[in-house]
Amino acid sequence: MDDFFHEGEIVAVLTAQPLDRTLDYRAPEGGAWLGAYVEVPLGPRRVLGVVWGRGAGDFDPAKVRPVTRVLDAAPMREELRAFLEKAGEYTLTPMPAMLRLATRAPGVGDPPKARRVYRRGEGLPDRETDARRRVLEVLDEMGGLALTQKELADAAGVTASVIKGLAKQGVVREEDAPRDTPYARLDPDWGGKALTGDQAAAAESLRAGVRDGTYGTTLLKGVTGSGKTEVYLEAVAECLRQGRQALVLLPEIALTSEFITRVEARFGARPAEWHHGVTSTERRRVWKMVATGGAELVVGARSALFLPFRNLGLVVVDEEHDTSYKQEDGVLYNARDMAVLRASLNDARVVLASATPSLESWANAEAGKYDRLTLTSRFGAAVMPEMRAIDMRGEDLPSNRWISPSLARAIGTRLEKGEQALIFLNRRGYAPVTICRACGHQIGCPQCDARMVEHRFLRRLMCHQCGESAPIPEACPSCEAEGKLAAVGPGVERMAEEAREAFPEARVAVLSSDLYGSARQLKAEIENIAAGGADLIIGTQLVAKGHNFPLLTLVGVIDADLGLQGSDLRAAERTFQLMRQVAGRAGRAEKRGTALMQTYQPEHPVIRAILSGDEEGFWRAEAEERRAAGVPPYGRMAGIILSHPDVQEVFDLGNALARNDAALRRVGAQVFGPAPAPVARVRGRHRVRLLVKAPKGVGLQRALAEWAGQFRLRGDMRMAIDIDPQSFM
DNA sequence: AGCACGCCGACT
DNA sequence: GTCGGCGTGCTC
Repeated sequence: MDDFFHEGEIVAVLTAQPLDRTLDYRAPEGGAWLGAYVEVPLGPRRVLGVVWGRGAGDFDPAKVRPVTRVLDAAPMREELRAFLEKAGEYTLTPMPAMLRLATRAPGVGDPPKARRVYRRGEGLPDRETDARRRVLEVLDEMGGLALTQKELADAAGVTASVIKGLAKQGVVREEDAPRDTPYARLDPDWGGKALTGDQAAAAESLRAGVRDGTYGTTLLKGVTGSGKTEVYLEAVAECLRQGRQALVLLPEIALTSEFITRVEARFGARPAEWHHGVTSTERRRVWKMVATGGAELVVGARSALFLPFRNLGLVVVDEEHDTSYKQEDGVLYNARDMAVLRASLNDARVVLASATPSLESWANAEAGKYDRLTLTSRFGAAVMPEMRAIDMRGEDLPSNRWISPSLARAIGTRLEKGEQALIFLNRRGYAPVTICRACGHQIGCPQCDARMVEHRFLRRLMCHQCGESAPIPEACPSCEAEGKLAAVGPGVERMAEEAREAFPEARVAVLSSDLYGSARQLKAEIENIAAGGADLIIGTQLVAKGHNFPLLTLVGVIDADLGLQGSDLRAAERTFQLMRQVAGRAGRAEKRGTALMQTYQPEHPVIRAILSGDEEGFWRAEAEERRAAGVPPYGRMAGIILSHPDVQEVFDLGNALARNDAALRRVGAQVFGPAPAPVARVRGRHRVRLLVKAPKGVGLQRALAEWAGQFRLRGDMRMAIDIDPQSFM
């Protein structure tokens, strides 16, 4: 038995402090298991750690301090420790940062205790006041869920006395709830829907994989409305029958509540939920219940991958192509790849679901590494929309207008018939550029180098990179000419203005993430629109993310060329996915939909592939280009971002790194740069980027570590290494 | 990450 | 003389 340490034995403890190695401690009274969560003294502080193995014993034995206490939590299993180490090795992330990902629940070691909670009771208060109404509104929105006094008071913006008053009358019920209780059991046979032919076949194939009890990844491809969710929920059901846990990752918090409703309909109870929007008490409960088996299914964001599952049997990555699976700050990992890694260490299955898979997953399926299941038929009589390009070179359009006459006619026809139309533009705000007509000056962000975007709705200029905002100035900040500032280019708010002018009778709704204060408000607006609360919808990327609008029969894409420009290698892929997703909005119900794309380059291969619906053709052509260029998935890439308040300092270090590249050349890798990073300045820090390109199959991480380790980072210099960067700009 | 140590510039 | 700036190094 190598995994128990008796009192006084020297153990290695990994802490979440950035120490880059474990520290030796003495096992406490009662001993400690390998993987035990412990509290250890570190200098004057006490910190959380995990027993990582036998101590190295190379530290002065007189100075070795004992573990303060072993926390009341199941020890971290071998599988999770291995996952953290491998994921850390792959992403070149120090172990403490990896451990932090796995301990992101507050009070992990605290003993369970009861808490007082409040929920909606009977009747109405004797006197209606604003404060009382808000309390009841909050409770009604929670749908029967209980809140603590503080949560309720904060959410309603009232003091505790208002709640106490309502409790006295019984309008609000006060009860003691035990902490960290198991989640309700899910019944795999509760509400299964009848599946169509290819859905049933795909579901059976996934079920067989789960029953097999070995690792395997399946790419589940299906157009919007083809029933992907129903199919992979059958895999979840089989996983539950096997007594194992399942995890469903979603790219957006906004999608979770709709998804949870579907889970409830399928399994008769709500699953555990994990994302930044979940209260800390609930996160603690999820963390503990996942570890003890009191949670069978977790629905959540990418960080749920680091939960201490007791017996993980299935991971579903929904909308696997979504770029938000790639974490872009802190620990840089891609949740899709990490899901595959964790599953492989657990003899678990992975389902990657998407209507428009990433090229990486497509290539893995082509290479036979992943199984592939394709769903073709749609529900009911609906068919794929008719897709056409509007050649903007032939349209008569004033320079400050964006809806072409052809598109306007098509919209008009739909509106007359009482159907919904959607105008898609992937630019938030009113106008992307504010320019001075007197001197040509463009208003930039004072904090970083991005341009300020006008938000007329808020009457402010905002920076979409760093969030800086300022009132719209009267005079040009450069030449001081007054009244000469002009909004240039289209944003959704401006599209809404143009649409209201063109269709004064139509009810126009704007769907943009920054117009709503909370995910709940946004969800309410989406539901309202889906139910017919608007005739004409103006939307950003948000609409491409899986929301369902049954009355919608026309999608107009304002600028289908947007994503095709620039030096971003993934631009073509993203444009393709986006167009297919947006087009998938049109005509989900019985009526055949139409998607119209305004483009100045209708002969571009990407536009043509989208219009012809030849997906395989698109992927093959795109794969060929990537193979020829030696870039992912046919080569390896890494980005290195250096940042410092002083421009000269960053470029000096960048140049020094570029010159001293022997470690990289040894493995056949090349360095490009340094160049200003895509966002060249963030909150007063100048950022410089180097790119490393390497052949597939070489020890890139080891070479990168050796290369980057040559220089000690002095002062305020920071370096981040991004393996498999999303954008190579 | 914190926190102490320590080595140089302007003060009561 | 000494207060305090933050660069450097340590934490078992």
